[in-house]
Amino acid sequence: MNLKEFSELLGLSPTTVSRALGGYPEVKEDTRRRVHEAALQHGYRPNRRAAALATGRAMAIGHVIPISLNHEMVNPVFADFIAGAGEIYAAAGYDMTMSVVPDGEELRVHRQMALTGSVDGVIVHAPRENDPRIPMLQEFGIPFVVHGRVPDTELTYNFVDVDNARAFRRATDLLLDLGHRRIALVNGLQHMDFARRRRQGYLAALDARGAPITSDLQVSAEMSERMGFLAAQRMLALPAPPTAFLVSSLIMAIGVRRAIHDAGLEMGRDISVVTHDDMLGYLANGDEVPLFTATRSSVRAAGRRCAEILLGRIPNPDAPPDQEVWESELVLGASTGPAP
Amino acid sequence: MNLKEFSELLGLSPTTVSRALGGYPEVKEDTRRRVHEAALQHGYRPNRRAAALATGRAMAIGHVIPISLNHEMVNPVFADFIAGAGEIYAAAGYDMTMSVVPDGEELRVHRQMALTGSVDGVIVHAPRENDPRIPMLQEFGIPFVVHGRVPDTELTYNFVDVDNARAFRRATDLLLDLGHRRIALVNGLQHMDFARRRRQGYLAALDARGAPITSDLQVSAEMSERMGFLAAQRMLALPAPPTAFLVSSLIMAIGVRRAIHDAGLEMGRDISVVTHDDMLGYLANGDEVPLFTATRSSVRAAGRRCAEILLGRIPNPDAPPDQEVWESELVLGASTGPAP
DNA sequence: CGGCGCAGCCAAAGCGGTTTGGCTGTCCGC
DNA sequence: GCGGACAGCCAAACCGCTTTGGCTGCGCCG
Repeated sequence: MNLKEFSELLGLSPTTVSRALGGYPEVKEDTRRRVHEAALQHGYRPNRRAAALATGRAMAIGHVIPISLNHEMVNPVFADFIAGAGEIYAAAGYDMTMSVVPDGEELRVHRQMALTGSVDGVIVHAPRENDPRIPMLQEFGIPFVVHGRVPDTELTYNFVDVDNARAFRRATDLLLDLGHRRIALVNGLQHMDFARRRRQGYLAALDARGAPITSDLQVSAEMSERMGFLAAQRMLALPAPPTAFLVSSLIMAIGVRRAIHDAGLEMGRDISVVTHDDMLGYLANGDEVPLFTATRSSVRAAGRRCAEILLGRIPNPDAPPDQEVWESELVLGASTGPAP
Repeated sequence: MNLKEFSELLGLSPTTVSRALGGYPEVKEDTRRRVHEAALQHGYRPNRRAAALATGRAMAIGHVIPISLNHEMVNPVFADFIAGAGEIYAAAGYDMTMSVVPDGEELRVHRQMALTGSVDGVIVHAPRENDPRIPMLQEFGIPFVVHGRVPDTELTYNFVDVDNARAFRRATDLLLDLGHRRIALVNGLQHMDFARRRRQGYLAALDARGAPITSDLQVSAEMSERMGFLAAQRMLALPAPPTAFLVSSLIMAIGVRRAIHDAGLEMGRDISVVTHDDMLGYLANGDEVPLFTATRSSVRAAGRRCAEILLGRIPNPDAPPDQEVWESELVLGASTGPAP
């Protein structure tokens, strides 16, 4: 059933029906009600594609989520981010179009989204050093929000980011305060901006206290349980093993915990662990007492906020950029204690 | 830049340009090359919305992913399923439109997708008992594929499912063979079809061997680490604690493992664990030797297959239904041993 | 040499909405 | 009694593409 048929059914013109449904004031309240009822009864809904074409707005937001080539893995934080953003889109009547693309092909897909007008805006996930997507999107003039930041570029775009450097500096300071000196960093892949910043915070804290900095105690890897396990296992076998781990994600931290157990040690007594916690739904960090001492920031809330900002930009794209750097909480859990 | 402008630029008619780009044979090879080059150079790409309207095909597939009301959690298997499906869509030039909706609102969203013609087909996630989505989609005549099945309905639709009953029956048999009698089931929510079937398999195996069946040893909960932990913790404190756990997801199993450790027991020696493993990218089940003995089936492969089937139905929707029930592997890991 | 077939291009009619710019009729004020 | 304002409806022009159904001109055959 299309608008023409439906309006004939009602004995009205397409114009009036469209306006009645669209909530415009030019139709009598009586007529509007009649139209609404008939729409419900006959199951008429305006065709989205046609409406998109006519209005020039697609009522859709694009997400391009990268999937790592090596291990074919998609970062589990996306699910929660998407859930957050999805809430906002649903409330505003927007769709979310998603592409899952291999690392490195994001540029092409973003370009296509911009060029074909299939979306009104995009979210940039997982920004990297010198990320080419940002200048490209700016050139195309399509609204976008970055989840994270890019180093060494002019910050003329919208973004929501956690203060990763500060979070990991504070976490490192905590471990130093507890007397730890050999503190290991189990980080995400180094070309990711968040990993770089976390490492900066870690190094800055060690440096400020004159604690030793070794490459032995720094690992960058994909954020899987397995990589956390392997990294910790290797480090625990060193002649001078670390007494504390600083880990970039809860899922890696679970791997680290496993390595600690396997080595016959006890987490929180023999070895301390601080992790970043994205507050994923299916991976709560304990109950009242957090399992892990953690720097904590909800990735789902970030998803919500990115979506809000993006939708806000669509009507007026030339407003000054919205930029938010979130402080993460540092919560004390059962995984840290004084250095042995 | 639109088709009209672009074709004027080339001194050709819109028709010819459209055909050249579309790969139709009515244009000279020479002209086609010229058009392609110009398109690349001027960054022209046909507007997807307009193309969708003209062809009647949206070139998009809808996914509606439910998010549990209680704990606001989105099942982590979706990320991997989506990644698999996304591969197929990308190769076929399809988009994926996703809605994240609270439990129970899926019906409304599916209806809207069907009615507004914003997608050419949909994937039904997480089917439940008497799921109203299936008859509704059938009535609307929009192609769809169910990831899973629904009990007690005529199986006249397309689906890809794991043989959950058989997988858990085999797993239970394994534990019984090892001498275990008090075997606990830590399952997903009971209204989910897969959870129901797994329970059936578990009960059938116990029943066949005359092993005791107690409600004390059966839990249905959301599949988070926390719920796995709490369930196992509670059961281990029973007067007659289980000697083995059968768990519905690796993430829950990690919680179970934690509870076992906390109780001062060792997994694989004091307590056995068998889990279902969806083979999520970031949660590999160990290396050469699996960490957990597991029934194993790749949810990502299921995503790929569902997408393939769905795309195949779009050209001929009236073909007999594609139905696949996958056998899952039973892999032996370090988490099982003879009953103490 | 006339006619037919075909390669190669084009004009125009959709697809299903939204929106601009009327048009009618009623009501009110002077 | 007349003019203007306004409520309420409608016709028609888009939006940007695809696709049907020509049209032209050339080559080939009888």
